[in-house]
Amino acid sequence: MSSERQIRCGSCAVAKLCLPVGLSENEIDKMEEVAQQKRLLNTKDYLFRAGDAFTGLYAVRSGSFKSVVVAANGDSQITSFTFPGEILGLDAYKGKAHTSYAEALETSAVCMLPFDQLESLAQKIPALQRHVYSIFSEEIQQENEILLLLGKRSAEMRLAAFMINISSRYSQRGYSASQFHLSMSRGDIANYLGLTVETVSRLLNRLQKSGVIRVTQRQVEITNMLALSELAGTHCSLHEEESRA
Amino acid sequence: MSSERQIRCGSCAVAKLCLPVGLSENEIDKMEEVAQQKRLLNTKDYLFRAGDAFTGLYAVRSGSFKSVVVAANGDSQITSFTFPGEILGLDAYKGKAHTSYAEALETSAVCMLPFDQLESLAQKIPALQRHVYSIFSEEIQQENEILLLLGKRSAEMRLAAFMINISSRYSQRGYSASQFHLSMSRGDIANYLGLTVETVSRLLNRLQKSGVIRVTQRQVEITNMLALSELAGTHCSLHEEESRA
DNA sequence: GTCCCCCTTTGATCTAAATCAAAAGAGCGC
DNA sequence: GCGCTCTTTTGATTTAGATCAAAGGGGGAC
Repeated sequence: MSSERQIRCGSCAVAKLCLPVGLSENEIDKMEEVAQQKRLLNTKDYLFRAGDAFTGLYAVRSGSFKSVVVAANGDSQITSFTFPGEILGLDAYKGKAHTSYAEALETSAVCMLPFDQLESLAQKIPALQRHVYSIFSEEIQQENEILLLLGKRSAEMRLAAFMINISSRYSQRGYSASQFHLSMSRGDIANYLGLTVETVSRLLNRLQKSGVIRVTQRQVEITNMLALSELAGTHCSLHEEESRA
Repeated sequence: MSSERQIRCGSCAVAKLCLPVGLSENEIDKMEEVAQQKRLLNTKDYLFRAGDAFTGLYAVRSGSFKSVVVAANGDSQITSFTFPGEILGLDAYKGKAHTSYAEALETSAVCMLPFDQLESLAQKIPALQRHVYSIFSEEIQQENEILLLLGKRSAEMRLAAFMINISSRYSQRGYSASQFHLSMSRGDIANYLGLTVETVSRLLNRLQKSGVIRVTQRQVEITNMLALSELAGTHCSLHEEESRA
């Protein structure tokens, strides 16, 4: 949990994902002041816990996180995984307290964005304002997708969709879309997808046997992307616009 | 789809839910200019469809809506129901196109809030700005709750939680928490909760037999709120803080 | 009023995924 | 290196809820 303030937004590898495009030098400088405070976390460290006061958003610089909501009776649901360049903590604005906790899945670094500062800066820079809206809106879109997954899809479709989702997020950041390392456990994947560990393990095995992926530990290789997206129901082979139930 | 512009925000029954508190007379006037355009819809009318250009948000004045995302293969998932005083269309900001469609469940009226106007007004009125953030944030919180429901709860728990959710939203608006009319069909409830119509019907019957609710058509009476919230797992009778899996 | 369509209920059967159980790896501290 | 613990896999069994099937309503159109 040491802090450092060396890295500058202008030279940050993930700035293109977490900063709006088209800011002037001057505006980036101001943003840097807001994002001054950094934080380093080890595996299993909490970035924040449910009930913590909301102070601002967090931009992930490296590593990854899981966000988890906990029910009154104790059972918990992972609502999202967050990778470098993505933003964390959006749920807490309303109510001024976090309703979920965020835990590092590996050694990770974040930039803290105090919301009052971000807010007043955004008030002056419309492009930044719009970017903040985009971040919120994207989060909602993503949750809508998972809702569809949990509500309507079989275990296999969920897992296939999950793999494709992770893959595309890695490739967005310039990494290989077909080979990557999962930072979350089978248990985390199962929880996120509304399944059990056993089902995830079996399904991973099945996908491997059918030649779609290759899994060694948490290392994944997608060997047949088309087949995988067909399994996920993402690849629209037939147009069925008329079915609107 | 006729439009009217008589009703003023200052005298609107749901203003306290959709407008930030503490706006000055002058500021309310300006907000009224933004919310000038009204729209009336009949049952099954679309407020917007997936793919429609994003033009702004909609504040529901009366009636209710369902928001639905449609997968590539045609199956669809209701992601939310929206009641008077609540805001619709938040998913579309990023990408500038709606990713879901919104359909009126009954005769309904909305205020259209053109986003460019809302945006520039919010740029001038910090309280409004914060309100917009709140709306986004609340939407994320709500989706997190449904995620928990779909990922971890039994059919009975889901239905109980749904009833309580609807009940509390009605009571927020000053209506009875124990007696209300459902504007959505059993099919809609089933879809929303990731169940089938048959299961919803059977469960409704079971809850009635056990004396928790009384259902006649779409008219619902909650006769034992405590029992219902216990079924939903909302009522925390035991503290089980330690179970963190 | 009558017809028709959709919504809802009820019953029988099936199945995907959960649960229960236990072995086999991996990673970490010492 | 060794032991311990947590993660992952594999197998057998169970079950909640889906699916299939069919019979009642209700409410709007005419």
